[in-house]
Amino acid sequence: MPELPEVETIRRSLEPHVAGRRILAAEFLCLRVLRGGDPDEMAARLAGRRVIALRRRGKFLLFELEGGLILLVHLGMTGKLLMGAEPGPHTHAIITLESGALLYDDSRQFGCLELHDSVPARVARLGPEPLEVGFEEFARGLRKRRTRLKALLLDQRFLRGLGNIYADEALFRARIHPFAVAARLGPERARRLYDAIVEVLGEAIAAGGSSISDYVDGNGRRGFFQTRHRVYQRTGEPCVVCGTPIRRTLVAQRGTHYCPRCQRR
DNA sequence: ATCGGTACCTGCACGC
DNA sequence: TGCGTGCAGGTACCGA
Repeated sequence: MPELPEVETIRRSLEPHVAGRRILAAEFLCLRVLRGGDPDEMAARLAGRRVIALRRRGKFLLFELEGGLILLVHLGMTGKLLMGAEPGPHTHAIITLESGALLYDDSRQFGCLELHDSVPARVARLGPEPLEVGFEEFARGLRKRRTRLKALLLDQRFLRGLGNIYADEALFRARIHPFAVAARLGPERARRLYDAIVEVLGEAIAAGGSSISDYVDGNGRRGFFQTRHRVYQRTGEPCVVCGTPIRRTLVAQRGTHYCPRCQRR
């Protein structure tokens, strides 16, 4: 489900409910999403602790807690954090704060909740934030990689936060074929790609993210950027620029949508 | 060291 | 109605 714009929307929607609030209790109902963490120990360490801040790094959310602890949350494909909702069959954690109950729901269980004493390696080794990186650093990163651009945009060590939707949408806006080799992009196309990424992420955040099937923010509100997708899941529909039917192919086993006319090899 | 392919899970849409 | 298939916003791990 959630890529950078969705996770940022969730962060903004939750921040007023959690920042500065104390955790009264925590309950963990699913071992899988804890990735080896001990549910009772996590609950004991969380209870009574105040949340200092809620930050985002790429697609990760970090609840920064008193005493330097970090509750790390990744939403995987179907993870949701919901304030004041009723628990359902896929509710795997209930964190009760002074301000109400925060639920973690995740039907596919690809997400995770972990408690760390410091920023874990998985987060530390992420690439730069796409809305903060400068063009020169972005272009240097491109030159080092001989892989296809679509695969590179999904690689969180290159940039953190892009996923399948925004990789396809950025490549379309930059008019670059998803199979193009990163290291062979000239400065002009590299610039177009950089600008397209910044533009599409900014518009998506402003729209509250893309609700394809079930994404909602922390207050249960849907985003509406899905109505502005130009290629993602528009296979066979006319390109908004030239009318050519949008094509679907596979890159690194991920569905990849592009206009064969606007995005030449 | 870098790549692509596979596995992990559930739910849904589709064709028969 | 029910069953099989393929697909879905994610990452980690494996072997080449």
